[in-house]
Amino acid sequence: MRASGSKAVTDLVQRLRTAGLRPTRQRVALGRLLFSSGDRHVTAESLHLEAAKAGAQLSLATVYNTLHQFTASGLLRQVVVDGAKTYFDTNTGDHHHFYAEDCATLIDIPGDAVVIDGLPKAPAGMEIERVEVVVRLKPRV
Amino acid sequence: MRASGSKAVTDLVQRLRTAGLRPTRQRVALGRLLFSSGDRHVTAESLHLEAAKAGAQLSLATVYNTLHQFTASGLLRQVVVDGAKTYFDTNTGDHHHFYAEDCATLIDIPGDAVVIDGLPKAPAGMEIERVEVVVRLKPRV
DNA sequence: TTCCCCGTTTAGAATCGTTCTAATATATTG
DNA sequence: CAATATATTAGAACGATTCTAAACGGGGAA
Repeated sequence: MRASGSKAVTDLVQRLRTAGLRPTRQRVALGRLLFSSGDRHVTAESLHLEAAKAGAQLSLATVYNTLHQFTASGLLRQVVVDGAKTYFDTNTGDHHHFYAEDCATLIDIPGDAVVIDGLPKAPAGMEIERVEVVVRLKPRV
Repeated sequence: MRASGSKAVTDLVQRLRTAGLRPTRQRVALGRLLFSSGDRHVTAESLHLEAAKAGAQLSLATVYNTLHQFTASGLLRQVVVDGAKTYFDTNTGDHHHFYAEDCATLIDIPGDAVVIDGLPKAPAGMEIERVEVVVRLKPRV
């Protein structure tokens, strides 16, 4: 096993290529952080910090670029729960979120668990792109 | 009927007093714009512009202050659908939203129409504050 | 009415997350 | 290896929002 080329990495490189993205050092580093453990929620800032701690040195601009490119390629999804920061979710499947404002934490809710009934149909000329449920949490008193 | 004191205005002044807010010229002006027609969705910017057009001159900082005070007093609710701007909704009851990203428009969905089933219970130590559904719309092709 | 106190407003500066710019570096192709 | 297109970068720019400190004004007391 070569030090620089585990199966996970070659898979990731393949995913990037398939998405039309050159597997640069920076994109591979971020991809490893994002995709090698289970589902994750990150912000540009948090990922940048994490990358720095892991020894990768890349600019914050690159983190932003990469997160957007990954999102455009369907590798990530953007989650809007807070006006101040943008979250990115490695789980791109159908699901929803708990959001604990007081600790700025997102928790996935599997999509197949939740049934939503009685939604009106979209206004004329529009169609539904996605239905997002955010369950806001507060500390129990 | 006095020129400066319709019933709507005295009601508004009363609402502000009850909320512990002095009925200043600026708060009354914004309150009239917000509460005299039906349910509304505004941003600080849009309300500031509207106030200016209506002849009230107040600073953008005051609009921000007032929106936050009204929200803290339960006269308004904040709606998070877009990372860039914060929306405020005069409908503080239980309801949800359509959001048309391409024209930055919010449309209310009555709360009693929608039934959500199968939500997991809140994580330990947390409780559910509110369940928000956002239905994202795109123009039909 | 007049005075005073304290909450409110204000202009402008500051802050924060994010995006842009234009110069440099790097991946890929031939 | 050279050529070319794409990616990265530091730092400036940006837009929404918040902060600051000084001026203002509501409303109770005298």
